[in-house]
Formats: sequence, structure tokens, C-alpha cells
Amino acid sequence: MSTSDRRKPYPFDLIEPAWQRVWAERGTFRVPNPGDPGFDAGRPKYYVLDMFPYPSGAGLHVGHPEGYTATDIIGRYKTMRGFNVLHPMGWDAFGLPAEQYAIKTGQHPAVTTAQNVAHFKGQLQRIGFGYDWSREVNTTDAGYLRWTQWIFLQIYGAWFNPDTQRAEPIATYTGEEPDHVRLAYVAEAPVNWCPELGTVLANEEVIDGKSEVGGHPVERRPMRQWMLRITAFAQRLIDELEGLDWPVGIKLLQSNWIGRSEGAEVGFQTIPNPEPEPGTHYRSPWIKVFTTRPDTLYGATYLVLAPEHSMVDYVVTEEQATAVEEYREKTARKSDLDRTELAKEKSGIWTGAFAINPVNGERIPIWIADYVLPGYGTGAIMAVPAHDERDWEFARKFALPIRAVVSETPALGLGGGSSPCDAEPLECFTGEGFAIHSGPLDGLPTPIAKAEIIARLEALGVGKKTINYKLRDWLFSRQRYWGEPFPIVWENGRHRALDASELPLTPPPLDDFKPTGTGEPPLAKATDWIRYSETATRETNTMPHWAGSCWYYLRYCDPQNAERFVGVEAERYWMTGAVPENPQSAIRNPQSQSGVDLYVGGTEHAVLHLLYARFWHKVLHDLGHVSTPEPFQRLVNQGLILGSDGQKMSKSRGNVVNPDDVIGEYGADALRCYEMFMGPLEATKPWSMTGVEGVARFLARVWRLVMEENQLGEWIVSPAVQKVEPDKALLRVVHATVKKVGEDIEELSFNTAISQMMVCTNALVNLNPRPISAIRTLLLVLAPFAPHLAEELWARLDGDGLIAGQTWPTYDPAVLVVDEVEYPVQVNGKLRDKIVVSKDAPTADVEAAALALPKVAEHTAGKTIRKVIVVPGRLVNVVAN
RNA sequence: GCCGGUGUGGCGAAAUGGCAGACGCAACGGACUUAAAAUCCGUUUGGGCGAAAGCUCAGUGCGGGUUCGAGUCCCGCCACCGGCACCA
Repeated sequence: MSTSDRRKPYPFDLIEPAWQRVWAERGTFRVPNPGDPGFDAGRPKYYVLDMFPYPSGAGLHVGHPEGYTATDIIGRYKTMRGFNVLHPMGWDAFGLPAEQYAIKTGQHPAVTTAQNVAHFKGQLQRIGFGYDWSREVNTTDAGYLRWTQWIFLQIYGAWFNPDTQRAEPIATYTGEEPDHVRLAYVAEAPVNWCPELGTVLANEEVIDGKSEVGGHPVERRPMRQWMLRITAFAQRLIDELEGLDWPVGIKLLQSNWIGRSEGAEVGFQTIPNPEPEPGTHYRSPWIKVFTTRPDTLYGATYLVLAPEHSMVDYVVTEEQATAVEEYREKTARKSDLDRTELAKEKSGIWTGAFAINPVNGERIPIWIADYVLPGYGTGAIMAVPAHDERDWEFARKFALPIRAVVSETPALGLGGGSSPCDAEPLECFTGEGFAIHSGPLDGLPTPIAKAEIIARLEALGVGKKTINYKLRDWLFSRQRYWGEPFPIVWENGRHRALDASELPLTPPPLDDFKPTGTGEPPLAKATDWIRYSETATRETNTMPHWAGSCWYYLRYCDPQNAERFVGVEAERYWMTGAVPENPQSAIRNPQSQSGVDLYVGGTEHAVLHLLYARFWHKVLHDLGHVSTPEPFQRLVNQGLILGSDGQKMSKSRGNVVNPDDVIGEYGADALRCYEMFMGPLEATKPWSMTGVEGVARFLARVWRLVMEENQLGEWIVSPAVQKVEPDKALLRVVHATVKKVGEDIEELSFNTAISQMMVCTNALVNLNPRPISAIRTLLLVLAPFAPHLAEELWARLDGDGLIAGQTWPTYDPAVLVVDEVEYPVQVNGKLRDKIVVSKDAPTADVEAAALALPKVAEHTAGKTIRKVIVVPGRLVNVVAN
């Protein structure tokens, strides 16, 4: 028998579309904003958000509904609990795949995007998610991208005031050249250029020297690009992680990515060439290095500049000029991939020049090497080979001197008589210890030596305490067609903003979207569009697709607003709970401080979307456009769903599961429940079709609790369902189920919630008569998980209105109390027997009953009973030896 | 190398420091059926003893520790998965 004509366990194929229609027609999941008819200010708000999908041509896979089902259960549950629930969905529809598909087929990306969105939406609706579709957003709509551009203009029109540590309107800047401090600026900088994609990429989009999309090689190239000054917010982006209810792993990932490190900047004066007579006073430029170990300054035996460093041309001697130039060219040709892959073997070359170590006046050589990165710190280092692995390797290879200045033990550092001509150390020691061979620092433990040397350098004016971040400014322009055009025009070599009234600026119609290959964006081909006026032309770069996702959660609050990116009251209500009548005191969800109350999505966005969105949000917050400093209060990462072979799902492995097929065979409720029953939401877990079948069987059992087939083959309410009182045992199971399912939903422990509902169903299934009250309660707690089935049976049992609109049931703790308790009795921690006693039995009675057991006597024979531990309500343990 | 996470039956998993394996899958046995499917009932961690009900020992990646009692807490390892990786 083929699977397609297998008898359906219950008629889900009829009831599911029917209820989806009812919900749509009645607007069941529409939620009003403050001021709208039907808005109830007395209810607390709950904002539960999914990471909106990129509508790819492939459609949904079973990974999508995992997180979506979790949020849907939460949304439906919170609604039953009396919250105003905001649970929206939309489309992150700009981006490379649509454009590449367009290039291949010649079809406009807007066309394919619309098709894909329709396909995705149909698939999502078939799963029965309770989204408020009236709030649907699409990042490519003119009504949306208009505000993406408007936010860009806010960023462009702002600067970071170091005194207030806040973004402020550029008008408050009193310096010379505002363009130098804007949060959006143009820079000629080495960028990640991907020839295959014909665009530059952000650091975050480059993985192991290859593009995140497509895996094409990426090379470094200097280009004029738009940058966003995210580095100004580095410290706040780290600090303000603390108050967020996010997985620790993600917080760590993000703060490591930002990569704060404390150290010092130290200046080394270069020695002019030819070298002046000793004792001559001369002026020559200084090289600044960054180090986290200023305490090792006495062990610095050479300097290394990045090959790209601007001082290289200045210091290089005539004899070394050719060799240095060759080395620099070789480095420039290397892609990032080569540069890291060849990391095993250090390379470099001497510039012929020397510099002066500021603390001991020593003359040390200046080298260039590609292991020093141009983008980090000052692009130059002092090399301390005795205490840094990389410097050690380099010094060994090029026979440079190695001098130990930190000792693991204090003894070696004492005495002060240690001379700097001690033998070279046998190995590199990178840990902390005590300074030696370091003049005034000798004997000091590393942390104190650091502070001491920094104080001395500052006094001499040749160094200072510094904090460095790995985070780079965000490369924000792309040479692509399918993205938001910059609302910028160029005139006389300078950029300026479009007026907000000129927005939206939609991409020009174009037949040929292909990258030009030269780095010139495709928009350059739209010659009419480019011309803004006689003297001004439009910027032809577009924004990266992250732009739209940086603020979509705000647009959901007020998606139709034509006056503002989000209405003031709508934003305040959904982000803080404050209602217009009383804007000062927010009704806050006790579980959440601010912002989106629950955000569910994959880990892959830990350092991309989640960092960018926080950055934009902080700018908007500083400028007074949003109420909270952080967008997402609570974050949960759903785990990856693997194929049934335990491998990542992929077309090539042929292990991809299509949710449409699952729905066709077992129904949407079975798909939803199986996705939640597989295991903990955050765990990686393999798909199993027989597992789906098991869950479908459970749902069919619930169906048959209520329904049976008559002789005509019609489903009718079973006569076993009657208005009778449940007995004590059943009542206890039902109340325990209400308690556990509610608590488990709060903890996002959906798998155990479903287990409990199975237990409850199993308790009901063989009863005749079956108490209708117990069944109704079961349906209420099942409703968020299997909403179609619950609606249908609720209606069949003549329930009032929709089950989606019911109040969550309560349980009576008194019902859960049992009269008699069974105690396991252990002897020396091993289970030997059990006793049943009254729940109120005093401890002494429990102990006596346990000791009276023959099994206990047997196992304590020949031993002395030392102690009897009675844990009330739990167990008895007899300790004997 | 560094940082996270995870290790429990044949499989997915569950267990406020308190009866390890709930719930489900698969497997096996049975009922119903002309037969099958579906459904329902039962068995199912391993070893030893027993004709049997049962008894007993061992068991949560490995080695230690704390505790009356450890899957759970502490210390030290191992394996796998994910992230970062010349960041000075």
C-alpha cells in the first residue's frame, strides 16, 4: 500500500483548511494598536518575534517551522493568558540569490521575489500559524525601503560624541569638517572584494577567505566605500549585553567578535638614514605600536610593521628598497585565504631601518611582515619573541635576538643583579609572572609591572593606556542591483543627503543587472536615473541586505504608517508596554525589561544581524526615535534539524524533508507537534518520519476520545462523552496536566508538555463514560500545539466561540495532593523496598514503618543502624555498617 | 591553539542532589480480522541465580572527590559538534 492512499488517522485534511479560513475571516489573530478600536489597555503586552525568512526559490524546509511553531505556541498561550500579543511575520527579500537568479533567467528580481513570497506565505498559512498578517512587511516594498533609507539618513546625519558617549545630530558637532565624524562616511579602504559576486563584502560575510554566500574567493582591494561607524559603539555593545536574557554562548560570541583588549600604545622614534653622529639631536617620525603586554617592553628586540603600513615608504633604506617593494607586492597579491593558510610559515623582510626603544634607548631593527595585520591596533607591533609565540617563530626564523623579561617564578627576578646578556631562553613563555631584566620593573608581578610601565611612559609622553577592539567599522555598500539605493547625491566631489521628502528612492528599472566586473555598480548603467541635476549625480552603490532586517521588528509595530518609520505611541506600547494615557509608567511584562519579549531564531546570526540591529537600535535610541536601549530582551536559538541520516539536510544528500509532504500525509498539527516533541528546542536533532507517525497517532487518539465513526462512515460525537464527574485519579491527571503544560510552555520545554498531554490522553482513552469536562480541559491546553484539532473538537463539543479565544485553564493544587505517599526505602543508598503511608504520617512513623520491613532487616543483618534519613514526601534511607 | 555546547537503552529523549530510562519510535508477543491495514493489550538496559512469581549484582563517555545518597555538585581527562583563529 502506498503512503498516499493510506487511511488518514483522522480527517485533518478537511478540518485544517476550514479552521484556517475561519481564523482569516474573523481576523482572530489581528491585534489592535493603542488608539485602534478594540484595544484593551488593561492587558499587558507580549511581543514574540521570529527571524523573518529570506523567501528563497526552494520554499520552506522543516527547519523553518521549528522556531515558528515555538513562537506560535507562545503567542497563542500568552493570548489565552490575557496578553495583547504581537506576533507578526514578513520577508527579508533583498539579497544576492534573487539577483543571481535574475541574471541567470533574465526575470526581474521583483517578479521572482513576489512569487517566492506568495509560495512561502502559502506554506506558512498551511501550518496554521497565528500571525497577524495585516502587519506583514516586505523589505523590498517602496513603503518599507523608504524608511530604511530614512534611518540611513539619521545615521548619516549623526556623529558619536565622545563626551556623552552618545550619537547626536551632526548639528551639535562644532569641529571643522563634519564629514569626518559622521556615523555614515565614505572611505578609501582595503575591502573584501569578491570577483565572482562582483561586490565587496563585510568582514562578517567572509568566512575563511571565502564569501559566505556561494563560497567564492575574496581578495583585498582598496576601494571607495560607505562605512558605518559601529566601532564607536563597541563598548556599549559589549556592556549592554549584560542585561539581556540571551544564551551565554551567543553573548560570548558577540563580545569576542567585538574583541576588546586593554593595553598600551607605545611610541618608538625612528633613526634617520643615514644615521646621525651619536649624541646628535634629531627629529624624525615615531612609530606607534599597540601591545597588551607593555610590561615586556624591555624584551622588545625589533619592530614589525604591516606591509601596508604608511611608514614603510618613509623608513625603508635604499639598499632594501627593491626587496621591500617585492615583498609588499607579493603580499598584496595574496588573498586573505592565502594569507591565513600560509600562516604556518612566517615571512617578512628587514626595511634596513632602526628605531629606538623608549625605555632603554636600545637601537632595534624595523621589519615588515604579513603576520602583522594592517587593520588591527596601529598596524605595527613591538616584537617580544621571548613572550609571544608569533614573535618567537619569526625571531627564530630570521635569527633575531630573544630576551627573556618575564620569569614564571619570583625567585629568578630577585636580586636586581640579573644582566641583560643572559643566555637566550629555550622556549617561549606567554603567561604572567615577574619582570626580570627590566630595569625599574624587576621583581614586579605582571599586572603591577603593566601599570607601572604605563605610568612611566605617560610621564615621558611616549605612550599611554589604550583599549583596542577587533571590531571594524561596517562596510555598508554593495555593488549590486537588488538592494536599497543610497539616498545620497554627489556634487563637486562631495556627498550630501536627499531630503526625506524625496524618499522612497526605488531602484531604477534595468534590464541588465549583471555586475560590471570593474567594481562599478550596476546602477551606473541607469544613466537617466543617475542624473540628479545638471551638476549632481546619484550614489550608485546599494545597501547590504542586512539593512532591511536591522529594524523590521520596529516596523511591525505600525506597518502602515506613512508619516513615520513607526508611530510614537505604537513603538512605546509594543517596546515598553506603556499606554498613551499613562506614558510615564510602563506596564511591563514581569519577565522582560523592554523591547521584543522573545526572539527566536538560528545561531548563524550571532555576529551579523544581531549585532547590526543592536547598533542601529542604539543610534535610533540616542537620537530619541525609540524608547529602549536594546531591541531584543530575550533570545532563544532553536537547534538545527538534521536529516534522518543524522547529516545536515541538503539537496545533494537527498535527505531534505519538505513540510508540505508532511502536512499532506499527517496534517499540520502533526507537523507542529512533532517538531516540538523531537527534543529540546535548542538541541540539534535528527528528523524521523516514524516519529511524526507516533505524534500523529497521539492526535488521532485525542480525536477518538471525542469522535467515532457511525455505520455510514460519518464522524459523530462519541456517546461515551458524557457530563459526568471525573473520578479522583482522573481529576488529578487533568490538573497535573494543566500545571505541567503551562509551566513547560513558560520554559519553552515543549517536548515534555506534549509528553504530559499524552499521559493525560492515555488516562482518558479507555474510560467509558468519558467526562466531558476533562476532555475540554485537555483541548484547552492542547490548543496552542494542535490548534486545528482543538478548534474542531471544541466546536463539536459545543464550546463557546473559538478555542483560540478561551482563557487558559487553572488547576487546583489541592487536587494534586495525594492521601497516601509511596516511599522508596533504601539501605545505604540502594533501593530495597517500598512502603505506603498516609501523606500526613509523622517522620517517626515513616521511619518505624521502614525499619519494620523484612527486606530492611535482611540487609542490615549483622550491621549497626547508624542513621535513618527520612525526606518527607520523597524517600527513606537507612544507613548501616 | 582559544571559547562555547553535548555525551543516558537499538533510536529521539525524561529526571527541584532522592525509585535512572517518563513520553514516543523501533522490535517482539497477544487480541480483533477470512486476511491485511488500522486499533487495542502486554514485554523490552545488561549480567548472574530461579521451573516460576521473583531474587541479586552492575549500569548515565573515562578517572578521582564531596554527600546518608550523584546522570545532576567539585577536580582531572577523553570523544564529538559549533564558533573564533597570526587580533599583538
